[in-house]
Amino acid sequence: MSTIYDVARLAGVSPKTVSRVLNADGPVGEKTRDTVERAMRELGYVRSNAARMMRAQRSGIVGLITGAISTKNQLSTQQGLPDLYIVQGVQRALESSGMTVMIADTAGRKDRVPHLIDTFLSHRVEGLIYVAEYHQEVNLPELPDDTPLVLANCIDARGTASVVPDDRRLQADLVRRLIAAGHRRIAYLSLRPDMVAGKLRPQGYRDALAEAGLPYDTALLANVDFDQPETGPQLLWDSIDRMLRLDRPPTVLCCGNDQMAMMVYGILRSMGRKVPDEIGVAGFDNYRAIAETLYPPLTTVELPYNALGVRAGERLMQLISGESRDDQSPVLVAGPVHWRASVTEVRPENVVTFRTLREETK
Amino acid sequence: MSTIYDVARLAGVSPKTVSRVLNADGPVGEKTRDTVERAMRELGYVRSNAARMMRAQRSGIVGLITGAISTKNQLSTQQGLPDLYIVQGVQRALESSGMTVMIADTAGRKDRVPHLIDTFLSHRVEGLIYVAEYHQEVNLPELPDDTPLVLANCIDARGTASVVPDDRRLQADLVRRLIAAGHRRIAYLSLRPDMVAGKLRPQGYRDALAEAGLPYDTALLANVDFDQPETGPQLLWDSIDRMLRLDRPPTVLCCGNDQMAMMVYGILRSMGRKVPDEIGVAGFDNYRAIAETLYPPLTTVELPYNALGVRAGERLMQLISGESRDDQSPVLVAGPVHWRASVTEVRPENVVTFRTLREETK
DNA sequence: CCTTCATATGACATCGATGTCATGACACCG
DNA sequence: CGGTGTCATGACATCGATGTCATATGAAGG
Repeated sequence: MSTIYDVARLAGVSPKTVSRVLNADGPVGEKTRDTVERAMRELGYVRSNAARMMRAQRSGIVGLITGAISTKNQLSTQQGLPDLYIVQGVQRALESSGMTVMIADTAGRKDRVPHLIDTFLSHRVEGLIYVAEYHQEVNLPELPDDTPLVLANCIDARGTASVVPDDRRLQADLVRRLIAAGHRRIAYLSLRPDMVAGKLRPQGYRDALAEAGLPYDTALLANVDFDQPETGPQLLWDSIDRMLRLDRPPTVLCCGNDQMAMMVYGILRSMGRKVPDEIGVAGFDNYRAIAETLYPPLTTVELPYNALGVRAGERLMQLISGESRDDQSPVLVAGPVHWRASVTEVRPENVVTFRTLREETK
Repeated sequence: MSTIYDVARLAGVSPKTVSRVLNADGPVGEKTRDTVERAMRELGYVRSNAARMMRAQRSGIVGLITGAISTKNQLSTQQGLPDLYIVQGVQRALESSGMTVMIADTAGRKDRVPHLIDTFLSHRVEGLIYVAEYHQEVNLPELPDDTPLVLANCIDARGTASVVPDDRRLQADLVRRLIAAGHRRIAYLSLRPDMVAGKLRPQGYRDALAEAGLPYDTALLANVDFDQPETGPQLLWDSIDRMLRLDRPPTVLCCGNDQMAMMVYGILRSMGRKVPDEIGVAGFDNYRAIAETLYPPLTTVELPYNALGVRAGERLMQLISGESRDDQSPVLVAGPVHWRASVTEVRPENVVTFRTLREETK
């Protein structure tokens, strides 16, 4: 591969002049510039980043560590592919800053992280982003250098800069929308509470109920570790069965995520219950392969992982340029509710009618 | 960040000696080695790749171009996420060769590819892999240099080295298995025939029928562009409806992919047909989020994108090391059939019974 | 016409790691 | 004891781009 020396020789100028043409540095005569540019094209010259970066002491590279790529089993997981979309967002945010993103994969083994960090440091990355596959607390090894670090989809105890989803608010927004649609008996089937999302989302559910002055009825609650191969579906079945037998059964089942909602569809069908006429179902994630393809399409709330990545990228650029190193609080990201046919829109007047009916039949 | 000069000064030796310690090059006295190693630890020294690579004229970097990250809409697409798993495989294959993979994203715009290639060349990548999001023919700009290139999940007209899924064989394997389970009337709902997979898979279906001496009945065939928002589901419904009204209706519906199968579940339910007792459903992809969560779980065939990526990585390493530049034919990759509850295992004796029944009721 | 200054260009050093060659200190052999 | 070889180490050049400083050329101003 040719160098500026080759170009200089061919153009009959000094290497420095070629450099000036490349960087629009100092002044270059018009004719000279032409000659040089022609020579570069002829040789198919491409500037060597290594040499450039050695001189400039700036790599223009940002390192990104993730399990996005290798954590997954073949074609899927429980959660959708959050980290993937985060990575996409990061790329988008950084590409506009002229940075090259180097992605490394933990291959599902957290113990490889230090090694990956070393590789990145050897490439003299200007910043690092760690992307977690689901909302969680992590504990990364301290960075030896003062290399800026941003955590995406996770936080740590040291107060490292981070960007995380606003699970609580998202769930509250969805439940608010259900309430606005006239629903008053809303059940909540939550994920394992040992996950951050499994804790925050139920809180959001509760927030929305409280706001609307609705009672918080524990009979409408269930914790379901639904993706356990055997016990999961059974547990889900039992929970739903229990709720439907209630004196005042729920009119909507709010699920911990879209995949759980898909399983709930199957269960309700087996029970002979029609969605949404007899009971509504709502998800969480807007996992489109599921939400849009299910029949009827699923009402859910979107956690914009993409935007989360963009924010993380922007935050890193701030740190690199030395701005606002002070603000320690995590950036929270929320997203829109997608209203689809899996939940009926109950008009307030209808609600009254139902109530009246209920009173009458008593 | 410290350099070997810093380390050398601290250890009281020459930079070259430090280099020797780093690379286990020439002989180094035991005491000297200790001193140097202590100094490196103390300074938190990390070798600069830029300087190293400039001298060595070897970057140790492989470039990977994909739409894996940005092509996707939020959380999903039709096909699952093939390219993602391919990328994972590539990483796995190359990491064992000590290469760093630099991933760049087309952000869904093919016109950005030349720019990305330039960026990679400026990093002096030793090889390039292009990963397509679905099995297709592509036309990349010619690489100026003699940089090795491997196409993954796609081929081009120039005969560039490539690794692609063996769609035809995979579909044949699945249909063979259905036949082995006793099914004789197998319908095929195919994807758009303008996609490579939409052509090869039906061929595989036909291969398997021919092998078993079963008739190729066009009444059991339909092309369905199922993911068209409006017409798609309707078309699918009509096709299934038509087949079920046949004199001798199919006992299994073989779908172009798992997502189509999910939609077929919904349609069959609406038609009041029970899966798998009244009719079986088979998919393609083993898109686990769907195949395992559907009720009943979906019989499908796995296209091991992961392995495909590994093969692509290995192929590239061959090219880089100069081996077997000759073999032009694409590498084909196949995978296992996953037999699940969506198709009944019809014993040969039962088949006879059915036939008899049919004869009797006539 | 000479000074002054902007313009256009080049010589040279530099970034950090490492290949090449040289040198000094021993050890072993005849 | 001199010669030959091995071991341990360092001096120096080099990779390619670019920052610093110097120089040459011509134009404008007095």
